[in-house]
Amino acid sequence: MSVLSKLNHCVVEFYEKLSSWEHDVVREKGLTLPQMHTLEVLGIHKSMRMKELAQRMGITTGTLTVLVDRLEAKEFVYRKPHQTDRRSILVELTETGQEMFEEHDRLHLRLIEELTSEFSDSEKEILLSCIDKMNGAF
Amino acid sequence: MSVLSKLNHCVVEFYEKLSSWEHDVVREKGLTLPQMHTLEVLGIHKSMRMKELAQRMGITTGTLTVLVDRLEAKEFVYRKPHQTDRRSILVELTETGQEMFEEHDRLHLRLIEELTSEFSDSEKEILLSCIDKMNGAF
DNA sequence: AAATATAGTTTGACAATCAAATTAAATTTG
DNA sequence: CAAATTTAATTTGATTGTCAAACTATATTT
Repeated sequence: MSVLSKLNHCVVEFYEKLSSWEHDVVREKGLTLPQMHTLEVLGIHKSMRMKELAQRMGITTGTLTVLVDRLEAKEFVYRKPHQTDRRSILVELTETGQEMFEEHDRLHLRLIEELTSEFSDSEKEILLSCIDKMNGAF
Repeated sequence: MSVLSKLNHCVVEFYEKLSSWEHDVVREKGLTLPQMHTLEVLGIHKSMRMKELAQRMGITTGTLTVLVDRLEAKEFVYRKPHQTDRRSILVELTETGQEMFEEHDRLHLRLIEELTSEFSDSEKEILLSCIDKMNGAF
């Protein structure tokens, strides 16, 4: 079996495990996976238009509308008008949303720390550069 | 910003992009994301008990029951009794399911090939060993 | 100015999801 | 061994996520 085949299946397995972990962590906070995912994207990329956010998350804007409705009801995000394009709407984290994101992000970081605890510094650097390059190539 | 923080966000971004890609690819085959995900897990790990499969996918067995019902209706998987434990049920890919999985897996492999096309052999090896170790540490 | 395109929302239908209740089989315990 | 407990899967009822298609309002193109 080639390195690439193995890599392929390892990636799938990693994705699977990450999903599972995320799922458990998120449930405890009373959020769903897509809701937390939205907070994560907004936390990392700051305010974003509905269209852009939907594309990034791989869902339709119709789906996102109700998702954001619910997050807005829970006061984790808010909509604000776009400066120059009145068709567009910007979504942003509220202060509560930002805190929720940061709390989750710390858990995430701790997970990554644990998973890479046996890695050498150079392994960590190479891993980072590989994933970064893959993100760029998508 | 530390290497680990960057790695953390890179992983989130990679996850996001992979989800998005998967989503688009899967829709074209008339399957949903969770359905294809089920096929993927079964394709890689072969037959599995409901309980085990649910845990691996991070969903409840209740959710999995209906998921498997739908996949069984589409003839991609089938249930068969467990040899020694009559409470348990094994889920397996049918021949059609296996073909669907393999077709999807080839696309997946091609994606990984593209994403790593600029990598040196040693980078690929290190990336593989890192992800493999992370999977083991989960 | 009219036609076309784009951003977001709404609608209707279906799928995914959970927690809790249920059923059936296995395991433990008195 | 028989009763109690645990475990595997399903069912049920309610909520959420999801899409495609229709719709509204604003921008852009012709």
